[in-house]
Amino acid sequence: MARPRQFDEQDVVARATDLFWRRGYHATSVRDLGEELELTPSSMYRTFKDKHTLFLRALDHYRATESTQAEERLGAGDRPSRDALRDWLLWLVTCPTDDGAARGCLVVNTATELGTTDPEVSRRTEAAFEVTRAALRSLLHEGRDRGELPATLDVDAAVELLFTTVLGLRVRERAGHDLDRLTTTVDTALRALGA
Amino acid sequence: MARPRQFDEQDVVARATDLFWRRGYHATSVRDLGEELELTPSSMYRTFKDKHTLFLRALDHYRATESTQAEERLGAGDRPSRDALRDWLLWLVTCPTDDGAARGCLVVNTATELGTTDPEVSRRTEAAFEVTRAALRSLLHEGRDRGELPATLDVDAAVELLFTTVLGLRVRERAGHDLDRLTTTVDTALRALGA
DNA sequence: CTAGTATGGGAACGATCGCTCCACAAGTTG
DNA sequence: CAACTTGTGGAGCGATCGTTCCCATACTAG
Repeated sequence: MARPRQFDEQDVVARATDLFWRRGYHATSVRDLGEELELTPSSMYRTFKDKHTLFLRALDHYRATESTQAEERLGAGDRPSRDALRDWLLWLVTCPTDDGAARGCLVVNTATELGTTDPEVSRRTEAAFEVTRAALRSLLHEGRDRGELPATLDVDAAVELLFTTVLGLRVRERAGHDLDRLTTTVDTALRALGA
Repeated sequence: MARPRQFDEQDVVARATDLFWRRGYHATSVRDLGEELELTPSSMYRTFKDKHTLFLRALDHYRATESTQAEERLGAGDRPSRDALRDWLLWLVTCPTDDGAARGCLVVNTATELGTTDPEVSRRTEAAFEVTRAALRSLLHEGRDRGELPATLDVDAAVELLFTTVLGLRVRERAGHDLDRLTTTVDTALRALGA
């Protein structure tokens, strides 16, 4: 209808996500965002309303990319479920360190930074958490049904422990803990699953 | 030598700790601190140099009180080590919710908010983490030596898993997850310890 | 009581915060 | 081409940021 945009909205959201991921919500200013996204304030505010809304978009983008990718990696497989789980856990702890900076998981960082103070944020972090748990649950069920995991395994309980371990791993990765110890943790968690 | 202070430094640090704990570093302004601590800027800056240094004091205070209390609770006991561990884990997840607000653990919140960007902060969070691990390690050794835990238990590996689980529990508590599920997690973690 | 010294109160500094506004640019529509 | 619509650039809004400075205050030492 009129003048076309000079930027790709998805790309801009992706870069905003990256910045929020590395620095957190409060430590990221709109000017930082403007520079990183090569966007003037007017374009940014016209497109995204305000910083808070852009942050929600970033959370949604993260869920749609990183989280979804994680779920796919976990689900994909005719491999033994234990191997799939191990690869997935190690990937969680290894992958995000592509630029050398330890940034953990945006959802975990956000949940701890903002706590329960922001309902719109909380809804999104909880939704992301629930997706992870569901993926773990289905993998464990599958593994148990295929006889790769003990028939006596209490899946729901195991999911809680695994999920909690994942959060802990994310924190440790953000804190820069070395990979060897995180790998030990992963293997110990897996051993705890089997009899 | 001169005019005496109208405030107790320890008390002020304690209240600053509380505020940083609830809101995080970046979201807590000097003016917020001034109100909460009933301290004018001049007194605050004269006493603590600047916001960052006050925050380091808060971290140290947290380690000297909350963390130390936690370590004592874990160590204290002629009770079976498994019971001691269970009580401790549940206390970690229950206690901090005294004013209704879920605030998690200051060390975990700080580690995820600031990552590895601030060396002075990182040193303190890592030290706090290491104290927790050491306490867990000695408890597990004791339990194994007393025959309450399997003689085959790989203590170091178990410490990694338990420690990671603790971090995950702290995140979940901050995120407002309900106590029942956290309790399930604790019990599952303990079951994973024994054979 | 006087001199000396550290503190408390609070105005205000420059910088930055999130955000708005408006003139101009760049397209579409007739 | 003119009329219209939407996007861009950037100055700049009021508020707040972390911090400093000055002065009256309240204490100790002699």
